[in-house]
Amino acid sequence: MEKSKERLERIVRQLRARGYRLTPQRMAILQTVVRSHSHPTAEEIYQQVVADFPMISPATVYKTLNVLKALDEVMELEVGGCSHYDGKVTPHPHLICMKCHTIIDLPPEAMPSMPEEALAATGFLALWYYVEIYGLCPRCQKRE
Amino acid sequence: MEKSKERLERIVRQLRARGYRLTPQRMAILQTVVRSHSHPTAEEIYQQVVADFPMISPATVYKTLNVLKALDEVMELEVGGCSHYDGKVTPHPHLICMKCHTIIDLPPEAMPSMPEEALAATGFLALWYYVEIYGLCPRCQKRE
DNA sequence: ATAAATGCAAATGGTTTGCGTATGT
DNA sequence: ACATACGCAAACCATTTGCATTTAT
Repeated sequence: MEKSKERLERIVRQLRARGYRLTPQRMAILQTVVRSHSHPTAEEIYQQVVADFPMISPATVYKTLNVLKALDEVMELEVGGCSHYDGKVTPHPHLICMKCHTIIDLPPEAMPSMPEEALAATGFLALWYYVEIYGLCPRCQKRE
Repeated sequence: MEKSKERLERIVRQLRARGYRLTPQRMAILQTVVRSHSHPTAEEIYQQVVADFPMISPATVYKTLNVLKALDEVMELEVGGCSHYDGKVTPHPHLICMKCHTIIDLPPEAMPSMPEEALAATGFLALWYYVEIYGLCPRCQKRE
């Protein structure tokens, strides 16, 4: 697996290559997304960044996340009416708890293969592949 | 495949069994969702229903869709920031065009099997399984 | 008869946008 | 120097909610 330092450097290179500027705000957001393992929402990312960067605004977080999405450097997951961001960009299945909305990653090896034949028959060009399993996380099963 | 008349009767039985009332508005919405093959949004369902039922309100459409969701009689798909509804409830893969937002169904047989081993290791209880393939539909590929 | 559903309009809440100012290159 | 990014506040827009009225049972 790519180390988070390398991920960061790759993203920074991407930004530079496409003419985006490297502001302190962007660096702070980048680091938060890449280091997090908890699929934070924009709001949660903002809260984390604002702690040691008090003048940042939510709008900047949203704008930066949209840039990262456009560069395919973060994956967006719409869960429970709001977007969560995953810094890991290699396709892997997600387990989503219907009660507490926790998102758990399965490893990329657990990704089922695409239904190639059925897909080919449609003429559709596949670019991204999402596998999402909804249910109850272990903690919420106990609390039933 | 279950015929749409049977689907409707099943949903009606479900509603009755759980003490929901059968209003004309609900019947109209039910029929629209069950008969549609185009994964309409709430707004689109409203437009279709309002045509021959002018006094219906959007709020009623939203409320009814939430009832149907709770009964697991429709499937909700969040695409492009708003919910689309699928009357076909047997799990099947979706092809979602990133350009025109069209949703295409693959048949249930094309559904890849769940990653059971990896799943078992987590203790997560799987209840729903979504497979979504993002890319470009044939029409939008030509328009590039 | 009565609890539930409707329709309206207002509220919600995540996200986007416009714009004047600040800043990376 | 100059285009890009920032921060703020207002705008957006799908969806939800409160409430007075209607209606299925």
